[in-house]
Amino acid sequence: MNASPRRKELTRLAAQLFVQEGFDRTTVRMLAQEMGIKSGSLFHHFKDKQEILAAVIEEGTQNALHIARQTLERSTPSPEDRLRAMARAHLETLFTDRNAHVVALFEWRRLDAESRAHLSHLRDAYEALWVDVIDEALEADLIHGDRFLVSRFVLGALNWTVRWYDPSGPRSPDDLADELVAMIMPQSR
Amino acid sequence: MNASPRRKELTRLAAQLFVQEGFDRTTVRMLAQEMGIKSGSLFHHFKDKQEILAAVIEEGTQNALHIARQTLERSTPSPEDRLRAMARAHLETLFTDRNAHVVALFEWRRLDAESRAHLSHLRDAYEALWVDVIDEALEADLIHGDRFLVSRFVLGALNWTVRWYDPSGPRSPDDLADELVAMIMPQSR
DNA sequence: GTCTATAAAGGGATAGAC
DNA sequence: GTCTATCCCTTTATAGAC
Repeated sequence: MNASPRRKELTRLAAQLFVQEGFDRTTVRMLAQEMGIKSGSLFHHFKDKQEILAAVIEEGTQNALHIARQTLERSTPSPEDRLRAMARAHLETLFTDRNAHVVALFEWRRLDAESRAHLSHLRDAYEALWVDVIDEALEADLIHGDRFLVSRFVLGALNWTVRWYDPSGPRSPDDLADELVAMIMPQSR
Repeated sequence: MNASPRRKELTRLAAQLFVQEGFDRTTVRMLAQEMGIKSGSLFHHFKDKQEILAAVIEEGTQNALHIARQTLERSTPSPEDRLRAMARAHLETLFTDRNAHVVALFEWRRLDAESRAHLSHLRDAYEALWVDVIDEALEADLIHGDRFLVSRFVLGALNWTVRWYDPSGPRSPDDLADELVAMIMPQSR
């Protein structure tokens, strides 16, 4: 994909608006204003509004995937550490310059069929990393249950933080991640 | 609130469409068609589109609250049983012909400030039931951690099921609830 | 309580000049 | 690459007849 610095910057601004207003309520005029251009000029950079959403979601998922892979490379082999590191990385992509990953999670259904088909591979790759880490914890007998169910419950708990967690409050995202891991892995206390 | 049987039925139909399409993409024409009337007639029943959303969300939250209270009344005093029962009840309101609760969770931010202020008390009452049940489990030493964090993680995991769980699949909502409880309460296996 | 007709506003997108 | 101007369509909501 074309990822000129300019386009990346525009995508970043779009992500911010999509989080604030939601995709459907964000107009091309609002996007253009945020980018400091007129609405007509926007279509020089993107074919249509859908393409902006796809660009944001691709960016958000690539970023989450990249950070997760880096995290796993750098982690110790301890399944407990790896799980904690993945949870921290997930919240980091949600709350530290958060916007694109949030859009990827909460505006997924607004994608047209074509983009969804293309991007679902990326999302699957991200989820696969999680299932691997959960698997390691299962094999080490640190947790119990179905690998897919556990993965989805954990990701659900993490994703839902977007609805209630205030990152400017007293608790850090890392604290949050650690508390979640402790919840499903009580012997780690 | 005016809750004639007719209005309740229209609200139910609206909830279904809001789940399928999202509030923003559901037009008054779609709503009217689903209700078997013309779009102009819709405004005899509701002041505007916002009021339809507020009605759906009120219905959904009242329903969840009602079922949760009933569940707790009928439950044994065992903290483990009560937690499991609450999780089952939550998924029941999400997946058993009860679109309104899904709308309440996922379209909350589309409410105008006035409705949000009014309805947030209802939502708080529902969450308070959860915090109580979590508290009982904490006191019984069945789980550990911060009462609010644990409540929100559990609710997040449950709410997120809407994104991936297929109720027509082999697993029942009750199975799901039990698996989640087992995840945070391993000694219950 | 429902209809038809339509007002008023705002939406995405395009054309062509610069 | 950006502008102005504008097309064309859909949206929510209203008015008044039945």
